[in-house]
Amino acid sequence: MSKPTQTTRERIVAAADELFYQRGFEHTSFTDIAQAVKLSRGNFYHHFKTKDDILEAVIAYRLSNTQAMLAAWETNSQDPESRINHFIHILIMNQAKIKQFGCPVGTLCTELAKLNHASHTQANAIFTLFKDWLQSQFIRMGYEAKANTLAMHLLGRSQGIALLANTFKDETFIEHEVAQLRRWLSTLKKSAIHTDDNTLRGH
Amino acid sequence: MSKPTQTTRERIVAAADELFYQRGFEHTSFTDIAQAVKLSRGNFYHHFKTKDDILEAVIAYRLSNTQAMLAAWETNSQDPESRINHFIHILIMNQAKIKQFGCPVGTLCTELAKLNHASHTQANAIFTLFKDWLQSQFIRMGYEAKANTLAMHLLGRSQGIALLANTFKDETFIEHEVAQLRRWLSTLKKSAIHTDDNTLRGH
DNA sequence: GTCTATACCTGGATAGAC
DNA sequence: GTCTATCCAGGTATAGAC
Repeated sequence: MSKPTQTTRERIVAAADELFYQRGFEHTSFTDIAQAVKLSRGNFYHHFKTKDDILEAVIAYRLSNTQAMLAAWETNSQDPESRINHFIHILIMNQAKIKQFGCPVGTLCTELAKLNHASHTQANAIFTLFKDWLQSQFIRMGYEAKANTLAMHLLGRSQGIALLANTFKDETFIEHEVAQLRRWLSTLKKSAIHTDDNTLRGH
Repeated sequence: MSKPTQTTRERIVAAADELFYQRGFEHTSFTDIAQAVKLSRGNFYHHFKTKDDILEAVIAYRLSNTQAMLAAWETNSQDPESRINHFIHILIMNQAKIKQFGCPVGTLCTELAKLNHASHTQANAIFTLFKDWLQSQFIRMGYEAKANTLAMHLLGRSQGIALLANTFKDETFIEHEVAQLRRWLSTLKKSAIHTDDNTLRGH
């Protein structure tokens, strides 16, 4: 039960995670991953039977990572508005990487969608994790009825920002848009009680 | 100089255009295109020396297509607001395709960015075509100073919408967001004179 | 211009020695 | 658990007949 510093399997997953992000899933070969972990290609199959198995492991890895991140935001911030601001702040924190490689979730999902890959559904689950979390924050802000719509809207906005920042290699665009998102959020906060129908009628 | 109904080369480009959209560039093989056009693989190289050549031709094809589309919107509509609404309406018109394959421009640019492909710059030009056109419409609406920012914003919004609609296979999301974009645009129209700094000071 | 045949390489995957 | 050697499929690209 005790976890060693890092098993070979974990090192493989971490390396594949990075490479899939930087080069895309299909464009990353066994050789690439093997070199990154300094293993022979043959040895590889001792840990993962197929390339799809690696993909699944990487997705599971990302799922648990984001779950941990969301949980941390939940405990470290008190009000829902500042929690949502944590989400928005990823765009700033990862500015340089987003400019270079886009959003890890968005780019993986679009690639798997094109490939018609079986793991597409699992990859979507990462998005859903964010969506559900955002939704619960909007509910706590008083937007019972609109929470889902608002969460999807915010998710879409951030995806659009990441995509354009990546293709145009433009970091200042991110900053402009993030400032706008923050304003949008604070406006929401002020008018929370007036906007949502169900919260007014329901209770 | 006279153009026959459709040359073999044109048929290849049109088929590649579709396949690159549906399956992605890298995931589309010569065999795939050859089958679509009902040609032997060998014959192919008489028309295009490398796969990258086909990509260039496809991008050029898309560039001229969107140029024609933008020109048509320009002549068919009088006021800039309804022209911009034409742009927004693509999301509705291509709803089904976007749900299945995403935005053809956005998905190609993200793929080429990951591949670090030389044609990435050319693919971006399609985006720039839209951006410049939108920008000129916003200028005519009275937003001299903000026109570029507004154009990028709208472009980003529509990309985010297309991306989420694609991964979540959700068409109603498109409708909700498009309605919201229309409201955003009409608000812009009303407050045009009050919002932009330069237009007030400059003239 | 179109075909068949074929060369060449890369990538995923297996077998078996250590 | 790690290695080397090897197989096989599919992909790009070429040569040359028709």
